[in-house]
Amino acid sequence: MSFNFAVLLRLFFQYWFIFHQCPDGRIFCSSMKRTKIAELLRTEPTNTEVLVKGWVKAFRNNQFIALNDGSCAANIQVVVDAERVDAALTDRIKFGAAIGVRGKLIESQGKGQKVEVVAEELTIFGDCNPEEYPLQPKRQTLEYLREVAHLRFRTNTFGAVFRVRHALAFAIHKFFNDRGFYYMHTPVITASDAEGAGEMFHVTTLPLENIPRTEDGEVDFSKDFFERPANLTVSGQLEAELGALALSDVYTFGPTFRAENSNTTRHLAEFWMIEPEIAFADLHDDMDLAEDMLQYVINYVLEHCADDLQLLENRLLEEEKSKPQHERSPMPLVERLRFVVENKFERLTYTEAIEILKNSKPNKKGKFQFPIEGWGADLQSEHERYLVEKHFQKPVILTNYPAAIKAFYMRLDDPGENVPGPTVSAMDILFPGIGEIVGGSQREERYDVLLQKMREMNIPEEELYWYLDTRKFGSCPHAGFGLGFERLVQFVTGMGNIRDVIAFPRYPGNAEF
RNA sequence: GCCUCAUUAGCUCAGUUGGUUAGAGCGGCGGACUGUUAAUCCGUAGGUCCAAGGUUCAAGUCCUUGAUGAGGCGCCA
Repeated sequence: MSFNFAVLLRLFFQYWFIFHQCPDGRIFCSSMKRTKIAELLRTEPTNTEVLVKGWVKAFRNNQFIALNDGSCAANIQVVVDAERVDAALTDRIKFGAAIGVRGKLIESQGKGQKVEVVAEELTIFGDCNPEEYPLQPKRQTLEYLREVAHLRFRTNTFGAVFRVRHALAFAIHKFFNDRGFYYMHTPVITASDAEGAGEMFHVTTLPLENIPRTEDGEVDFSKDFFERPANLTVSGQLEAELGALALSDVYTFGPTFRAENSNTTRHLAEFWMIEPEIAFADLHDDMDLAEDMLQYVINYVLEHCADDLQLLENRLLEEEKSKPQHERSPMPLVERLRFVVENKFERLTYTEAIEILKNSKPNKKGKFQFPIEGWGADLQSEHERYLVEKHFQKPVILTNYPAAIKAFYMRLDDPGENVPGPTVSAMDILFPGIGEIVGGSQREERYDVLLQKMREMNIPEEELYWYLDTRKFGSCPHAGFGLGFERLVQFVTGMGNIRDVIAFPRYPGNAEF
């Protein structure tokens, strides 16, 4: 009895699937499993029946559809037999339309592709009116596409950028996981205003049109949601340190917010940052980790995103054709990435860098906007660019900066010979075109030294009692760094503007989508 | 926040010293086309020259202010 019921039920569902009608009224074989185009292009053409779904990239000669589903950069060619398909249907095969095709996967009869799908059944899921559609089958500028960021995923360039972005994110998790790191989620909302990494966005539920005040006219934060001032995080580092001092090796990978009025090609108000923190480690362990990680993830993308990188390399070459020779990249994209993976980064101290810059041609000829006068000043981006792009022509790690220009938590160095002033165990990794991609340091683990430093730099010690506690109880040498994820994506994709490597960029005056 | 440059058709751009009716390519639309590859061929429509003031007989073009965008600098990742 129960057996018969099961058979009936199965028959019913089989029937229902086979004759289930699509929105346009055509009967569609929806019980068949859809195959992604990336997989189809790897398949040997065995005359098997397949179901493919995607968006129309081109419809040539009333016969050939270039179809893309985002699974890879390449399109698959669908061949339509006009005699077998209703003209009312082929009229709706427009650039951008979402369609499904059931047919046989065969060896391509034409040149230019290995396989193609001969359409036996065709369904329009979503029409796309070319008179209104903001995208066109032609080159459009990145600035224009930024205005239609909700649709730009559909272009070849942005498809490649976001596939590479995913691969990089995945590779980062894999790298750390394989090395025994724990992924730690640090708070996005923070009550401490003491991290000193720039202007913060306030988080409040107080009514802006009628802010409660104390008797002295100050904002009465006791009436606010957290009963104290709160902000969006500018860094998860301090909290990551707390985790590292028990779990040994941790990393964060989350959104970060800076309310700086920065208008450049490498700053965002909302960006993603990776911050590893390692216990029982010094600055050299920190540098080794950062260099290994960068080389690992770039290599991962070279291995897994070859087609997308080639597409991005061609895009860059095309873009640079209109630029004067000296503004063009010295190497094509893929070659540049291989170079970074295969060569050790150049490591030198701030003091050594100052000597090189002081004796450099542009400094002697007065070409620097900010001439190098001596030890102690922060390096400007023109100086960093000279070191990376002219002098060494490879990624550079600068270490042991003057204590006065770096954050309070960085470990104070022992006085060195031929070093004019106190330095800290800090390191910055500089990349061509991008500038600073990593900033890190060995952390000050000595309670007394840290406390004195906080007092000198006016860091409120009461607010950071929890940070100081780690130095009071079982403190140990430890280190870490912050990697700007979008800057990494910029470097790997060759995109010039950081606003083009994040789906919906936030920057001064812009929070669209 | 500071400096420089830009804004002309759906998109990318040209437009001379201020001078009659502002042009091109691509895209769109209509047509042709069963082995195309940014398909091709024929035809066709499409403009508040960013906005507001000003100079001038006359402004897309010159001046002022503003808006938006881009690049550089600062802050940083």
